[in-house]
Amino acid sequence: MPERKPRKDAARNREAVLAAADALFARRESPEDVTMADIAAAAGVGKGTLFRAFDDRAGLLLALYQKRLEPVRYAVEAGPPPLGPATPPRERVSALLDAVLCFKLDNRRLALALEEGGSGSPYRTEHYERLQRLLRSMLEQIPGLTDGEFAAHALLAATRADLVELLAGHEGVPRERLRAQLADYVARVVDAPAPGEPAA
Amino acid sequence: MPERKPRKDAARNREAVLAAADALFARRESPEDVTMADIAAAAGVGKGTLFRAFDDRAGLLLALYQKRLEPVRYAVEAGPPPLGPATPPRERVSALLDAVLCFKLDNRRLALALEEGGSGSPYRTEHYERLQRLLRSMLEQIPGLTDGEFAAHALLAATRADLVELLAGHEGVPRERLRAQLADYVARVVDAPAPGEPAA
DNA sequence: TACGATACGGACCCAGGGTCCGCTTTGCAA
DNA sequence: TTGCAAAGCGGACCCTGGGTCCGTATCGTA
Repeated sequence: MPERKPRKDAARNREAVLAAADALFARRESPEDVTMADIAAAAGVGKGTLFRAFDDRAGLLLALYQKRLEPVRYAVEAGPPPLGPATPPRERVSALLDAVLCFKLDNRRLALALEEGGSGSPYRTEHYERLQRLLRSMLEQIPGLTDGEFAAHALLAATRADLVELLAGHEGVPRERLRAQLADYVARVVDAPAPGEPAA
Repeated sequence: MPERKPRKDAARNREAVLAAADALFARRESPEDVTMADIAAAAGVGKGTLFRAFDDRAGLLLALYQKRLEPVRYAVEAGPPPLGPATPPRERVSALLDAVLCFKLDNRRLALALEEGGSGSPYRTEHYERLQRLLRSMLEQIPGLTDGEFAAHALLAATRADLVELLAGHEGVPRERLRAQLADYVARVVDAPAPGEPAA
């Protein structure tokens, strides 16, 4: 095992930083005015500590995101229907996208911070790739859907953090309405006839 | 008229900056390593000049983008079918999204720079709002499509610059294939039956 | 040609991410 | 218990890059 267990003060500080960052992102308007120094100060820790634990800003954001995501991920990988693996593809696609949307609604600032500030593209990240692959494999089990690869990307794009922020935040669309809109949209994509044979 | 005509050296410099920036964004791998100082140097101009002409980085990016967009915009607002206003809604939706995709393919780095680095959300920009409104109004003329507002956002999200960059750039999907994928996807959304009445 | 208005340019400023290194804490072992 | 590496700490420090300032040069009009 190449991993050695960290010293307990290190572990405690790591948690403190995570908690402080979480609180700050929830409190402040825009993620970009939460500075690394702020987080360090709020956690009662030096900047060095913070960078040693998470490498860089993107690393911290990612760690926070993954921590928040853990329960959802578990529900998807091993939970009961409609999110869990025992669900038929059609319903699971809807449930999955709804879960993603809800997650972003519940973690707006954080998701925003990660998708803008994260090192380069939000697409080159472990959890996006996993999610996209899962969605893709489910789409490909639905008869009549030709290109699961692209469709998975496109559907996920409809839940991008900044779009959610625009609709839920700036335009004040209520949560349930947004969920209904996404559900309708997903239904259109998933239940559509094969392209090349328009309904008309 | 509140606008006074600029001095001719100012106009010349403005063009030089635009050209230099354009070249730099096309040449360099990532937009974030094109610095303002680089642009100024490449244009043979001082930094002050550059900021006087465009206010800030976002302003320069926006000016460049709009300049590139001008012909497309014209084709949409006053050109012949299938992009122009005389086109029936169903075809025009496809044509519009294809045009957006092609534009982003032809201006990858620039679009990327604008969508990431632009002042805050890429959604709070004049041209996005115009585009989204137009798409929305066309979608609402298509029978059976309930929520044009959300669908317009969601469809445009499928052409986000970083997604295009991932697929066309990093994964090497050829241009025509990507266009076909998007066309299929759009067809699914637009030609789908009303939600609540699945095709099965 | 003279002179006000406009523009130039690069030295300068500053915030914020990331590093460094002398000091402290931890925890194993004698 | 105490000794002593190794691991961790923290905040002064560095550097990049966006944005500003102001003395100087240019424009264009009378």
